[in-house]
Amino acid sequence: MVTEREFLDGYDPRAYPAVAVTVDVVTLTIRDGVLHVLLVERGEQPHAGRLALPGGFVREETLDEAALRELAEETGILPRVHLEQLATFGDPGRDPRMRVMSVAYLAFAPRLPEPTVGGDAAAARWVPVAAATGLAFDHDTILAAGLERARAKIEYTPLATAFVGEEFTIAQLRGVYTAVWGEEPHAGNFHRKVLSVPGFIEDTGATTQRGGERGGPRSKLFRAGDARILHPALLRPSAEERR
Amino acid sequence: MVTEREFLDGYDPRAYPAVAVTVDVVTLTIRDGVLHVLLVERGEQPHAGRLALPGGFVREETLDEAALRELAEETGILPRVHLEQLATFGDPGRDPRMRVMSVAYLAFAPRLPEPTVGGDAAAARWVPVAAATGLAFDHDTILAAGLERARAKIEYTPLATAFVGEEFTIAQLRGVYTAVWGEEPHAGNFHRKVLSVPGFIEDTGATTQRGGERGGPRSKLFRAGDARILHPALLRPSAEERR
DNA sequence: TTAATAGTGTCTATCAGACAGTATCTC
DNA sequence: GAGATACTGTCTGATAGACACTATTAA
Repeated sequence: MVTEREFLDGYDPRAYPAVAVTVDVVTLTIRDGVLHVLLVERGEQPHAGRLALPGGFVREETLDEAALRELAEETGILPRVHLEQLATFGDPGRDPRMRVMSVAYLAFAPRLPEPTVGGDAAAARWVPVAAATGLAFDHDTILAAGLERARAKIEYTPLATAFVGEEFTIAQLRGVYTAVWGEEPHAGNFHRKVLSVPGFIEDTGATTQRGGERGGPRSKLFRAGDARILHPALLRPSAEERR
Repeated sequence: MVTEREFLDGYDPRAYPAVAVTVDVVTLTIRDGVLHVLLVERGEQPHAGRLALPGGFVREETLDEAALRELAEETGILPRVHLEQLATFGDPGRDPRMRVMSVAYLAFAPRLPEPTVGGDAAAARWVPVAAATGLAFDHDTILAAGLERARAKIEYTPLATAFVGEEFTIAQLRGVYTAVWGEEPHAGNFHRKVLSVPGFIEDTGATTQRGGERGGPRSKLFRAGDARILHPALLRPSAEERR
């Protein structure tokens, strides 16, 4: 019987076929009521010049750390960002260089300034998700998975609050659902509903300085509550179409 | 400007640090009303002799194919198995040999015969999930993720039918929910509910040959319907505790 | 004044959960 | 017959969605 120590001493990592592991991040934000994704223009081969999700090779760090690092390199400062693993894509041939496994991450960000250029990205910018097609590698597939995850996740978690600032109005929160789902929840029912879900939002006691651009009363300001799941959930209006 | 062709010709895969990618499969089934997971006793270092999730290195195949292959090697034939990607675990140090990324999969299987011994597994067997602790590597964490996914997934998908045979009674289906959730749904309400969800189950017109072991009428036999999500969902009784 | 918006009241259909009741079967 | 189980009926409280209404504000 070989002991674990003897086994490790005689172990040759090079005996296995080379596989590279990257993280690619689907970063979503809402700008002017429209859902946007952060994309970079690839500065290097392969697919130089095409748009792609920001990402890079994993270093001596955890996968979560790698995703956070890539995101920080592209966007600079990172206030209140939610980051979660999405899925791993590793079909042979998805990268022409070699076998590359991409661990995809999903990030929800409040409105950020224009991204800084960094890493091997020729340029990074926010692109409306409707216009984000024809991406490099299999990033169209990864983006689609991220969008579906986002749409489902704001139903039963309070993560919609990750898209707005520290303090927000219920109308702003409704705007998040409208942008992510692509359909607007009923304003009155939405209002009553989010207030009734325990721990979703908390009243700050303050109101906005002025009403809406085109009239209306000042609205109360809220902050995110401490709930981690929403019960009962806010279901998408199109739920019955999913049969 | 380097063309893609020139770039690829000069590319050296060995320039990157060696990373290995494995798939590990959380295979769940129900035996005598108790949720079991398929485990192997490791025949090789590291962690020789300890229980672990079945898995192995990814070959020249997709990740889904690798998971299916590993599962087939451990269990033999695979009727009606549901298989989905769970998450990827890649912390440095999770494997003492080298950097190993494990792409974890989750499988739901109907009751299967005792697994065949194959691959590098000294022995493969079904273990009640309550007894499946102290696993090799970070497999305790992977198993916990798989269990939580399974508990959530049978709420809003018809995947509970993947645990039973082609034809089943409503009581058998209720047994799946009882085993996975750890608490029994109300029999009468469950009955009415599963029949009311469109596309969940279809009446075959047949009944069981005899009633229950300790009496009761014969029950109707059903088969899985064509719904891919359940609407409305069957929520766990403990939903309000999740706040 | 007009139009827009925040927030509330109310009605209806649906659903979850509790409970009871009947029919059918095994032992 | 006793006990267990399949399946159904019914009631109650909660909820989603539709609609209407009031109050407040910008232009």
